[in-house]
Amino acid sequence: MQARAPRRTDPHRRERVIDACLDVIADVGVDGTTHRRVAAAADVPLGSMTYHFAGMDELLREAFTLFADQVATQFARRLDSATSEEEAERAVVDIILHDTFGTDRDLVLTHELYTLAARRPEYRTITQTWMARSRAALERHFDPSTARLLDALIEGLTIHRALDVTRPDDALVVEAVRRILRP
Amino acid sequence: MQARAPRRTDPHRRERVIDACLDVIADVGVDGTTHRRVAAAADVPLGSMTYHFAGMDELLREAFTLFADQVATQFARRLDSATSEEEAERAVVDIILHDTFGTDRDLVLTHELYTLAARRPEYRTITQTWMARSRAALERHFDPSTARLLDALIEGLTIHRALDVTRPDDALVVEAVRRILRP
DNA sequence: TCGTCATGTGTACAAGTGTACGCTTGGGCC
DNA sequence: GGCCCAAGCGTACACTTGTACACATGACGA
Repeated sequence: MQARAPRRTDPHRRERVIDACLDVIADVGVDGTTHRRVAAAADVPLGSMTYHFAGMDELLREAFTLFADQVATQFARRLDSATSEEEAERAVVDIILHDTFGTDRDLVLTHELYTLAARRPEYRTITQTWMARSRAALERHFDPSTARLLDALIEGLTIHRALDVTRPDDALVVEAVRRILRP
Repeated sequence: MQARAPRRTDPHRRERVIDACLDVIADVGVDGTTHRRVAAAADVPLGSMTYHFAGMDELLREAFTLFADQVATQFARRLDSATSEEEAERAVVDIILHDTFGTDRDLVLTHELYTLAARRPEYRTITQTWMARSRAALERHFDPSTARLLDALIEGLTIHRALDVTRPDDALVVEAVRRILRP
């Protein structure tokens, strides 16, 4: 059995593979992510993997870069739409409660990225860029220290929400943000 | 049914394997952790792996349970030694800056555990127990809401410290704890 | 029309995996 | 002393993995 008729240059093929890669990571984790699984998810032959990407690392890097970019963009958009400090405060509460990590998928992907970055410094440029963008968005409304602390609080509450059974209730989140903002 | 004295081998063999397993996880991550590598690290034959543990999952579960227990115990001990609210506040700052996640090893292991728990609910009993113990230790000094928020803050700042280049400086941490404690 | 060649694909392969299973071993009992 | 039998081990096996590479294909210039 020899090669089937190749589809001539499909410019979206790379992106399709990257999207599929994120799906696979969310589903089975970075460690379960193999060329074969991604190829199947993207409906692309196995050979395409090594053709389009130098190796697994290149694929992971591009996938996580895309993911971080999407989340950071959504985060910034949500905050930038606020026109007063009260609205910004409400936006932060909303983000913790609903927005940024709205889906399990995003939460899992975030943890996978964090774990990778914790063990392998070469992935930290991705998390650093992400965090810098989040903080910059916050600093359009709050002073740098406050922005920093809000960012940490968002991170911490998000993780608790993911790994604990008892979710922080709405009132507690409102209270937390209030304490940070009005010392 | 009778309890027999261990025959030829070191009675602490299981524990040695579990310790070695944590070392391997810290070194190469959960996904790189194999029976063979753990066996080599523990200086134990490969066959021992399947003899002492039903499978990789059982080994991971026991290893992470041990790890979480150690960290939580250290955390609680640090807080319990405080005899006043001021001391407790200082302890929290110290914990963020130095203690709990003092080593890269602990940080990496924590992320590995979080990632596992995020994707596989059966590991969440470990993180839940850990968090419940941390919170209980905090509640010996602070009211429940404050304890909860401090816990989230510790989590968030710790992660930022791990994944960002710009570490929160000491003054910012002091400020953060102060804001949570004195709304 | 036909040859050329970049693009894209199928497949083979060596390395490495978890686990089952039969064999060795040596302490306790007669 | 000599036997017994479970604790513990070495090994084989079926499988999955990433990657290299030979080769089919069709667009395009001559």
